Amino acid sequence: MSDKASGAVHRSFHHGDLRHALLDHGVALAREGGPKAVVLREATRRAGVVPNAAYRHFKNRQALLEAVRSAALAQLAHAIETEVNAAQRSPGLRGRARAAFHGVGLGYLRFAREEPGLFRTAFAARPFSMHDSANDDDSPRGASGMDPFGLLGHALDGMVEAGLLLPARRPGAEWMAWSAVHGMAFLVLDGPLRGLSEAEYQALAERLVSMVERGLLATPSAQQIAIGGA
Amino acid sequence: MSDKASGAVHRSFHHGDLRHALLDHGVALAREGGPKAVVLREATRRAGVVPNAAYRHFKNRQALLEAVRSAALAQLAHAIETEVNAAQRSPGLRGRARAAFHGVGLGYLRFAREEPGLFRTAFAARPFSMHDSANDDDSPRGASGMDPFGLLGHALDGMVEAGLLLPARRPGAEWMAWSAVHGMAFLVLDGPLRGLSEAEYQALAERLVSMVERGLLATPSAQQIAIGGA
DNA sequence: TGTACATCAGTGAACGCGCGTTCACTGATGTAC
DNA sequence: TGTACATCAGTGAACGCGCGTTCACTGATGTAC
Repeated sequence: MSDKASGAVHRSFHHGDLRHALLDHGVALAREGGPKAVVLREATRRAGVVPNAAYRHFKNRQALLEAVRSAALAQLAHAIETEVNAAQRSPGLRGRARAAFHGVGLGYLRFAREEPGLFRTAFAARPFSMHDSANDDDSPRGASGMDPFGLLGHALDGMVEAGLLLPARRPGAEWMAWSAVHGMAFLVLDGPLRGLSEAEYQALAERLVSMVERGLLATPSAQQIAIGGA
Repeated sequence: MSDKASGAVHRSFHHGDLRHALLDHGVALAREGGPKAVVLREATRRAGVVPNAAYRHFKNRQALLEAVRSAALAQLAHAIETEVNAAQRSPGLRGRARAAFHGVGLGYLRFAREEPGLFRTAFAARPFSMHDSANDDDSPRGASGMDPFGLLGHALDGMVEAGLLLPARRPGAEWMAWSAVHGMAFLVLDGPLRGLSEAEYQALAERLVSMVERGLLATPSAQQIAIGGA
């Protein structure tokens, strides 16, 4: 190692792709310490560049944070997708619909625990829309092209199609389900559920999703299933 | 008004009860801007005192914030109590048990919307325990002597006594109910539910609490009641 | 009832910190001819 | 294939901000005798 700089070949003056580098370092900062850790100066420091260089690529600190938030949301979408895809192996239309719905909730809760910094960043207090039609194009989607809200909606549609959720109960069902998992996520991050072991958390998460399913459905046959089944 | 100071008689050098004054101003700051707005210098400024004077009464900024947090939690407990007390008018044991349970959830959600700054402060990210046996004495209780967690637990006990909740489902039921309302509170504060009108919010809140009740109970007779009733 | 003195609760001035952001600059890149 | 020059993407230095916190101090309070 020379005393100049470590690592890869430093192409002297120009960086190459500073925007991507700053974004990546910003995501790393968010992962390590949540939204408030996304500090412009630190991102440039890690990129081996002078602080004001960031202003060639981002209007200000807020713009960088928004980009990081979008990336965090996309990672959440990806985590949920993984879980939902695994649910496709379940037998039967109803089984698949239920497994997909559970997968959305469980994926959400797993991501919150495994990536608390990114999760917090994704839902940072400021200007926020998960499905607002304002910014259509760069909204944070996963491989399937859906954001977390869309994935949840899709799972609920599946429940209706499988006859497990009355169509009349479908509108607004997202808010019910989302509230439940969102709340548990924060209780386990900042709240009294922090000390839980992996297994305890998993059990509580599954119980929660089952509770939501049971509370949402209100179809006689569905009740038999939900009360009896896992 | 003289040019020295406005308001009440300023007893020259000594303040009188600076600790209470700082706490009150701290609560006001939290109400206006959440936990990060609880700034030591601003609290002393409002108390008409020099910044370092605060250190006679609080070890540091964190200690002031904790005191404010505790006060915020007590106010939440009070808001819930009000709602629960009103529920006592409901007819019948079951009716009262259900009304009390709904009251806890609805009071929680109402407080979150009416006092977003205090609500956020009560659940600020840091060291946090709502029912930890660590700090017994100065834990934030309402008039009945119960903190929010205790009030929820009490309502759930009432549901068991009324035969609306299977005793086997009682343990851990707090986390289920709390998750749901906690999540909706944050969705309405920071999330996509922000734009809601008072009436829309109220409807969603009631639907949520009903969902939780339905999902929690799992007693055949209770299902009839919950699915049929409001 | 009055005085001496310890304790208490404020003052005044100053730090260092790290941040976001602006300014005028200069070295590197790539395109026109 | 080579040169002139506009554009681009960095540098270097400096701000002002407001914060939490520490230091040595002094005025006010209340208790012992």
